[in-house]
Amino acid sequence: MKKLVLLDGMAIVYRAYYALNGAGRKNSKGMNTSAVLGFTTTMYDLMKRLQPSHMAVAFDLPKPTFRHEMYTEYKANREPMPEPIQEGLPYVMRIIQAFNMPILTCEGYEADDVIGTASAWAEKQGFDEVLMVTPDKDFGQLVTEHIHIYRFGRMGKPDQIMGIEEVKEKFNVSRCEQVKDLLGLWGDAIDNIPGIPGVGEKTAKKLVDQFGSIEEMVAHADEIKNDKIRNLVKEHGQQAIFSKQLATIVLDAPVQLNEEEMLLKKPDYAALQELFTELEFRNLAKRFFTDLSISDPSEAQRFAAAKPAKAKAASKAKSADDQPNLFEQPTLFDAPVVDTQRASEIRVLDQLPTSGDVAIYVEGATMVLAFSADEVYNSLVGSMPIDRLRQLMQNPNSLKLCYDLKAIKYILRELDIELAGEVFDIQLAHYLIDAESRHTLDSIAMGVLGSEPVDANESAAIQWLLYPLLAAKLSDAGLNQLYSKVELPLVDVLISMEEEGVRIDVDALKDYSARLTSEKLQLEQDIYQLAGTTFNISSPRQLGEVLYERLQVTDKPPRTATKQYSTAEDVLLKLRDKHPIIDKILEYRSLSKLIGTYLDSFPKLINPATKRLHTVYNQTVTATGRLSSSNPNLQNIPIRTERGREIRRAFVARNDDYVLLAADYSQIELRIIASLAHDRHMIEAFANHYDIHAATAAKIYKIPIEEVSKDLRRNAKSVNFGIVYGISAFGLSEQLGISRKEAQGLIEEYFAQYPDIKNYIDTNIAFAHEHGYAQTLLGRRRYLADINSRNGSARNFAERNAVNMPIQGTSADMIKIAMIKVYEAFKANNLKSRMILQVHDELVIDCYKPEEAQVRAIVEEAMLTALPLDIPIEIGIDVGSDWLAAH
DNA sequence: CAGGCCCCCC
DNA sequence: TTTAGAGGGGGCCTGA
Repeated sequence: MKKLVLLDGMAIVYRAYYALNGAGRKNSKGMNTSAVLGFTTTMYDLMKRLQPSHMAVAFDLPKPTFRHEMYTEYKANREPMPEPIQEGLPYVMRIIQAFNMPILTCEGYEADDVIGTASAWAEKQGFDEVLMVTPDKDFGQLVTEHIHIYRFGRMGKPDQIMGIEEVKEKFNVSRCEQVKDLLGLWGDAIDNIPGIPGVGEKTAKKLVDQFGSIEEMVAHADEIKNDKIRNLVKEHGQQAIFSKQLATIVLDAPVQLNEEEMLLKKPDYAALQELFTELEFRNLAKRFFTDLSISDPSEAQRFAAAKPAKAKAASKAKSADDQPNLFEQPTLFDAPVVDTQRASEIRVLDQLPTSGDVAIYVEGATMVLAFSADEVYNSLVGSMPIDRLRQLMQNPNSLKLCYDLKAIKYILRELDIELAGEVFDIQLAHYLIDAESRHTLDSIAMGVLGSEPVDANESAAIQWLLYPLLAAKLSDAGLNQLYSKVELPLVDVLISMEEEGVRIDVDALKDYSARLTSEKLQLEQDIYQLAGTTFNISSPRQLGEVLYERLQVTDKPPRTATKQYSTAEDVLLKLRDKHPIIDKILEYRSLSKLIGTYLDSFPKLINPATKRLHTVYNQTVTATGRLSSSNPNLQNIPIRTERGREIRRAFVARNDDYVLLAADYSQIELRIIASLAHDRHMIEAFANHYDIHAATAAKIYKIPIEEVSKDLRRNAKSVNFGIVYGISAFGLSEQLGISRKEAQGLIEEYFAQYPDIKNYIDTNIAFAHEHGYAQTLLGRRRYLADINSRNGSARNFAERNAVNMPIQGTSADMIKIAMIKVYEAFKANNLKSRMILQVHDELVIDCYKPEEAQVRAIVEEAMLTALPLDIPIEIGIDVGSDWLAAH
């Protein structure tokens, strides 16, 4: 088996450098070794994972290539190579040489062409597999029918090998050459190089199907029927050909290729040892020299060739380790499967049992009741025998299984039926077991049982198969309390809040909308004037073209992850002084957001029957245990800017007999950290009611708290926030507009002053490494699949989650408990007041004025005693006729 | 109608 | 020759 792996050397060096440089890695001589370390590790991992028989690394030469002129026209302003990469390159070369691997270059050609040539050559030499390793997604560079592209995973996604079959499927083409035609047409072939503007994926596909290639298309452009497309092709056809040429890799570059040289040989151990020592790659050296299968690749080759089955099984087990396997029996074959024939047997409804454990499922207007995996009753909701159904549902001694309890309760409520007895909600249970996975019934069934229900009958019936497995898992994971004491009772609370809704002063909204809209129109005109053209300001793409092409506000257009021009706020803020249009655009954006998201949308969403605005609280969306709100989202009503804040004036109390009462936790997440970390200093600061950010600043900067300036307090506040989020020097530096080095200094001083916090963070990360998940005070879990990943950035991401989730999640647990307490107390005391909103650390109550004192006492008690922390909790309570006044 | 981008909140 | 780099959400717009 001959398997050739071709690496694009510079691409990997760059990727490695950017992936690792967050750590700001330096050796004792002050050399930034990120690029070399990342490259070496990548090469080592690839050899281990791909087990190639032959390998080579391609590099560009500094001399201009035949594409050079074409590039410079579009990419005139490339950034210079970062210094650490420049410094590291000689070491990269020495590492490759120490591996006895050929370095392929070709004067006048780029690394891609060398790889293309090598892969075409390898096919003729009878190689069984050729893999091109690339960090990006340039499918256009596929050169033959046989090459495979090895793509590095990003942000937690696994690496993948993409063969021509996947590419053909993705682009829906029969020959891989056509991919280049498509890319040439829609202009993605090489970043920045346009194709034919206005020709999208579908049009391009049609044209290529019709003509076979771009060249044919341009030659016969007159045959295109659609006027618009024909003119576009006539106008920009040459550009498309040009674009395709750029995307086309040379297959016959004059490069020296030698199979014998590419054969993996024993590395020069002495040279490697020396390099590792010099660069201070201690861990890598340890891994490398203790791992015989890789340090002696020829041995590894023999092993792989002799025992392919074993090697395959081993690698499979490894990848299964990476994903938490939450269920023991999710195999497609031995899981019980619903018997469709029997399950869909529909019993006569007047025989509907009036007692017994039952699974409830509602789809559209159809209600299905399953008394076991194969006894199903099915009817339109309206045709259900209501009395029998009521008797069944209200039986306190039977178990009710359901999927999405809140929805079921809404439906039963319409029928004036209460639900009694033990309730098990498949969706809620699954959310607690694995918050981040999908919680549709289909995907739960697929994950747990390995098969999906095909219709509503099976959806009801399958709950009987899911229930024992989910219940056992819930119990094993110690989640029973959280389920039965928090999530389940919360359902009624959310229903009540959703049903109550909130009163909106529609006239106020409309007036405000009219005012802002006229401001917006004026801005629109100003912007067109400044731009010298009209365009859709709300379209990031059009806006990007105006800013970066037409006005050229910067010579280095910022790009998004998908290589579009970025027009994000922080980006534009940095360009403010370049052109007066920028401020206008920011202003326009802000008005547009207020008008579109809030002012004009709320009146449309007001329920005509209740005349109130009803949000939907979702209990199974967030990874940390928080609620989310949608249709509309009432958890993101503006407050920070004066203009935005005005919107809160339109959230008003029920009538003159009511006020809005808002109660919010003060600094709850920091208090939770302080408590969970048992940090003496922070606990003391809270106990003494210090301004916590000022106190932090005083400690970091070692000055008396009275001398803390606004700036220093702001810095400390950002660090405190950073701690909650899982801090990084880069994030902090961006936040504060300081250098990464200064940010690093702040963080270090913080940890020096708060060693218990540092210790708490480390403990959380260590816990996640050991168990594969993070957990809150109450045991709510978040699985972190990448926590032990070899991919550094994915691992870092997981580690930050390991820090953040217990904090954010504990806070979420806490307010959920408080909500239940408030709800129960209101009910027990028969109050008219109602809880109507929750915004993560705040509860809003539509408070009947005569009950205000009682409500205050209830809310205070509920919020303060929800969870026992060894730190004083503080809340702020305010009342007002509207939400703004209640702050 | 999905995905990209952006911007509100905590 | 790269576009990430502090957590959790939702909504709007585009382009097909």
